[in-house]
Amino acid sequence: MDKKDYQIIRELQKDGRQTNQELSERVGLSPSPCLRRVKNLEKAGVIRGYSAVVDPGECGLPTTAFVRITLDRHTEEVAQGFEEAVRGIDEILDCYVMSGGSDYLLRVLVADLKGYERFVRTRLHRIKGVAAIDSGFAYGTVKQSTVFPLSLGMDS
Amino acid sequence: MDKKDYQIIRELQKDGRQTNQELSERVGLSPSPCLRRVKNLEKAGVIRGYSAVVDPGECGLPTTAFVRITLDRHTEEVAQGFEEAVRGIDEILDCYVMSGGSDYLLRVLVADLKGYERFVRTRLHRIKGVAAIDSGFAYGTVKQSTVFPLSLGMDS
DNA sequence: GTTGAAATCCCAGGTCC
DNA sequence: GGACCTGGGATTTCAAC
Repeated sequence: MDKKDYQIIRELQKDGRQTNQELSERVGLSPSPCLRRVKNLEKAGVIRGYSAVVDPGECGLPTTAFVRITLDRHTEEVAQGFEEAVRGIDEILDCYVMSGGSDYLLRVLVADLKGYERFVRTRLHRIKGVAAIDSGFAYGTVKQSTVFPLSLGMDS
Repeated sequence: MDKKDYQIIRELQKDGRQTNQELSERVGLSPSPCLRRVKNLEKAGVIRGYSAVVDPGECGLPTTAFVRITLDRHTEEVAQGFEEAVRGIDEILDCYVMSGGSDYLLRVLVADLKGYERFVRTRLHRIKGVAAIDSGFAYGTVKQSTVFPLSLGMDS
């Protein structure tokens, strides 16, 4: 992982569909070694995949909810059951294990408040061990970046 | 935006680099109309772009912080200044306008707690109008999905 | 006007230097 | 890391419904 790798990552985060030729020019390599680096980054799991960046509102899902979850007991059994359930719920885009007050933070995408209510009733409340749910809604988005703050100043 | 469009979006969220040929087979179209639909979705802004999905930890940024921001005054001037500043700070990946207790929610990516402290000191505190900062740290990730919960059961 | 098909151009991926 | 080569996909054009 030297400076060139970070440059490649940055460029592919900005445009994951650019051709290897374009990419190689931008990072100052010839196509072959550039492609080799990309493949290595993919195999190493640094690049996990590629995805289309889609506007949720245009797809009928304009409402983002952030949900803080507290479990009633902190046993392995409860935690694993919760996490397994979370992975199976499509409305939950992200789930983080948090420090501090609550145990988990969920990012949930729904059509509207009614959809969120339905999500809570038919999904969250059916999970065993959920003690508290604290919801916050996003009215809008100021920024949504796919590019990491990688320090490109130094190499190695 | 019919059922086929949603299928295309779903497939391109799962793999944004698949060939138009693969995509057309998966959604049950021939390549030409499939490509036209993709281009239309791009022009309409439904598909905003394509990005590599990268593991933050592998890039030396294993720490995700969620920061709740409250502004001291709720004037247009303060809000616009804050939002403009946010857009220029690379460590802030996402910024949502929130309802309820706090005004904004930031998703911040840093190397460690020291990096976060530096971020707060040299970035957040230099923004005018920030009254309160409430930070929460993510220890780990249970789920991180790029696929929206699109209802593919109906068309139109 | 929208869909399927063919031809050309250009890129990806492998191999060797 | 760079250069060549080949198979395959993207893109444009054209025909058909």
